[in-house]
Amino acid sequence: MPRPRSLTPDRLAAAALAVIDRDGLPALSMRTVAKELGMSPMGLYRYVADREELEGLVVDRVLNDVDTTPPAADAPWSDRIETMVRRLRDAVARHPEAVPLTLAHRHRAPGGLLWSETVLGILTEAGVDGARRVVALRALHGYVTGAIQLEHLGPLAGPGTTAIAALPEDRFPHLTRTARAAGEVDPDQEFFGGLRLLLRGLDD
Amino acid sequence: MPRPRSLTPDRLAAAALAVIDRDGLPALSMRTVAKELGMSPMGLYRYVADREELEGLVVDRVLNDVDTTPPAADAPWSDRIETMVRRLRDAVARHPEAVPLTLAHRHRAPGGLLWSETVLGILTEAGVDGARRVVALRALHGYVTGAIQLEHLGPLAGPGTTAIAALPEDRFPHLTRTARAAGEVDPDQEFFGGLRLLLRGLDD
DNA sequence: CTCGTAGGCGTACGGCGTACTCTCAACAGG
DNA sequence: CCTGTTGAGAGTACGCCGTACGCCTACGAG
Repeated sequence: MPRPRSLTPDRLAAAALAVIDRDGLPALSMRTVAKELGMSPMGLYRYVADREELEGLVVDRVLNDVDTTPPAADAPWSDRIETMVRRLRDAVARHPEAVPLTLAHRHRAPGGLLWSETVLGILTEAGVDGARRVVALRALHGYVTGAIQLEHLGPLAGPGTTAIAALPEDRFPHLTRTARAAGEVDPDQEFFGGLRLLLRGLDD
Repeated sequence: MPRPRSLTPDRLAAAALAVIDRDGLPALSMRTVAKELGMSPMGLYRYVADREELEGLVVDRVLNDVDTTPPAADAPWSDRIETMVRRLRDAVARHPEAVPLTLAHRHRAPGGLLWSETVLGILTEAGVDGARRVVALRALHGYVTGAIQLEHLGPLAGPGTTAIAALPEDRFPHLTRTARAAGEVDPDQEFFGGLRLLLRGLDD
């Protein structure tokens, strides 16, 4: 009966994400998002309880971009899991500045649950179940979470490598050598190479 | 020649860590650390350039607690790597509130480099080198980083699980079933089970 | 004893999240 | 068409935060 709402949670999330993508994560604040929407800072509290909830909406929006339809069932199960992982990684990479948020709120975003559901379906078809399935899902989650984070925080193959290569060679003989070799490995090889290790371990 | 310094960086880090352990990460601020040390807030800036650097000191202190001497060489290489991972996990777990910091600053802490050096030594003895060694180190790093984070953010086996088990069963058939099975898996099994998958994949 | 130097303190500023109060737009009932 | 109600939205204010800046003072070299 009174004045209708002028915003959807999704528009709110979109505005916050726009701020993050444009000005970086530190620029995200209730005030900047309000400005982005042309409203007063306090107006946001009509839609979210606090900043934490706003962040949750942002993460949800990022993860909802992940295609969670099961990949074609004729491919080997490990390829299908790789496809799922690639979709997640690509979606996250579309908003690199939001990476820390994505990981911190991952467990509360429905989009993340859908992804897990699909992955579990593939694992089940591969004959993994019971405690092994629990461990497998967690391992995948852990690897993907950590590896994506590492990529966006400073890849081993990348500028951080040159810093490492400059370390005293006598105290870090392996590390300096490995850092030099890392220059030849591109991020995709690194990421999916590691994933393949995990999948191979799963395939007894 | 003038007045000597009254603080070491390590004492500073210890004070910050004390605040974190006692009152939680959100309580960490330049002001609370200064109070912990009985000095004025601005006094800290004699020792660190900014808050970021203080956080770096804290992480360094946490990671310096990790024993990085190579484990007895007569054990299988995968057991030796497991030992290294366990040491790191234990050290981080000693300061659970600092986990988000630890991961954010991991790449700048000398302690972390020593750990990598030892792990690389083990990998080398196992016959892993070149690009494979790069991928292996990164995969381990990724898994350990992600899995520790997941543990401290809300384990699949744990209270988050009951929330997942309450999801609509028709939309998340595998997830709800797996969540129920997760209750039987303790965190150590989960963590090291996943690590074993990775190590098995490495052992061609 | 003197003096230059650097340690530490206090003040102050701009920005943050958010509690609280007030105004007024938009519809339902007459 | 008018009017009363109700919630959307604005404004103000408070107590935090990180930190720039300037002052005072304890110290050790000469």
